Amino acid sequence: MHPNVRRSAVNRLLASLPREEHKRLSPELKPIALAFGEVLYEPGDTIKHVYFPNDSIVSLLSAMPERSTLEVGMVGNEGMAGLSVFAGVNVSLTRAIVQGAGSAMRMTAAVVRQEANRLGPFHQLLHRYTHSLQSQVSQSAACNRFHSVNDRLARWLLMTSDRLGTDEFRLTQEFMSNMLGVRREGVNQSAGTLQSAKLIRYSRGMITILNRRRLQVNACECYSIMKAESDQYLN
Amino acid sequence: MHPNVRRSAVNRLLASLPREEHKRLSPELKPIALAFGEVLYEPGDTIKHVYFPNDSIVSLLSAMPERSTLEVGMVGNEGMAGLSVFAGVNVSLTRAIVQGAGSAMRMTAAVVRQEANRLGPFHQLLHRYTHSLQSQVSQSAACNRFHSVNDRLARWLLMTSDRLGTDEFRLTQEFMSNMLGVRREGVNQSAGTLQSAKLIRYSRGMITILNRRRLQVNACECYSIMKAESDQYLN
DNA sequence: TTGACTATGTGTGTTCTCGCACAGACGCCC
DNA sequence: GGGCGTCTGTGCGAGAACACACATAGTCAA
Repeated sequence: MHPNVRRSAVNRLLASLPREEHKRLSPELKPIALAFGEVLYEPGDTIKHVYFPNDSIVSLLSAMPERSTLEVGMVGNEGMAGLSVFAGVNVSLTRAIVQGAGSAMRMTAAVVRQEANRLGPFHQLLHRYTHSLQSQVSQSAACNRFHSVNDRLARWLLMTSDRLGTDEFRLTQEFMSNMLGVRREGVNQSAGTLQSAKLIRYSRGMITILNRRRLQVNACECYSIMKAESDQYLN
Repeated sequence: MHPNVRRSAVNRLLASLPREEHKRLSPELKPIALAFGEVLYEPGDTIKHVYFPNDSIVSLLSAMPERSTLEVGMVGNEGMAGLSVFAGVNVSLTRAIVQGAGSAMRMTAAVVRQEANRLGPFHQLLHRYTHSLQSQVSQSAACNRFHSVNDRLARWLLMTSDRLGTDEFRLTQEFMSNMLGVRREGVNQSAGTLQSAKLIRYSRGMITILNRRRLQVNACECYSIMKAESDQYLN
């Protein structure tokens, strides 16, 4: 169970680096505050910086022409936003939006490109994270296809809570509908059900998870699968 | 328009390597025939070889506990199956099944691991392909969420045809239902519509694309988006 | 306190897909 | 050439999510 206050706010990806490597890179890492709703990249944008969230969350959205959006990846302190730079592509194909305000470490794309051409712990770590993100995207693709809005909302709230390190956070139903790729009314229905069951409480953009364990029962197994996968490569 | 016979059957990923690099790697590449339905990896399997399809197709499936399956990635001559090895993970998390029979080049996982620790054109190429596959998975996630079975079937047939290099191929409705993550009856409906419109013809597992251009009109824009993305990094 | 704005709640009818059940139809093999 | 298995066609009721249309209820600031 999470306490209602933020816990240690440090990017676990960076933290898992050997001390030497961390030291080598730290001059390149600048702390930065990310505000809710801030757009880090639009599709087609040139990526200038990559971000290692501490206690913030960056959502990667696939934008469809129909103006519907769907979250394809969630990046918290277990990851990095802007990964395509490492793969040699400076253009973002997703929209990256700050879904949870907080702090992050920032690195220039130029440095990441250098690191792509230098073998070592950091290079290897980004490789592993690439795989981890790929897993997440695949799993959520299947989840979005087969599971109900109810299940997916529960999963999504848990994932958000994990990354923010708190049981209380600001999010409107409208926002969540853009993440889950459903209508606001659909989110309302599911959220109402969860609230009736006293698993969560919400009001005007503030959500509190009341019973984490039972919420997890309501979520599909995708939650545990994704959690296991993203924890695996971190020590 | 494709002729009804196979065209040059060579993996474009490998073909795009500089001559020197290709020469260096060619001792490690063994041709192998892939039979329809052959399973290259099950989820959890240790990956022993990676595959560079020539005129074959490998589908990456996300298997849900409910026994529904969904294709999350399609690998043809523009790619490689078993990419996670390059990221340092030897265990497959998807099921990889031969969706289109044909030939491929095979390389041992051990060699790929070596290449992950050696900078150069091949390393860089796999980086790029990683990004390309990630794009494909993201795009198809959104497509599966928002677009109708009709649209998706058309898209999928086109993608298959592109990779096989022919307008005629063997596939049952049952099989396609597992790829699109819908019921067989759903595929039947959509396929029937396409057949009535004389865009395709099919009978007992043999499908022919009759009018490629008009079929493309029936498919969602995801087709062009994905095609552009996968062609981009190949020269 | 009052109005404006944002967030949430709810109803109705429609569409898409599902689940199930079964009927034809083609191909292959004994 | 008769039978069997696989592949395809179709109908019907159920349910989930859709689009649209409003109603209510907090919040903030003048």
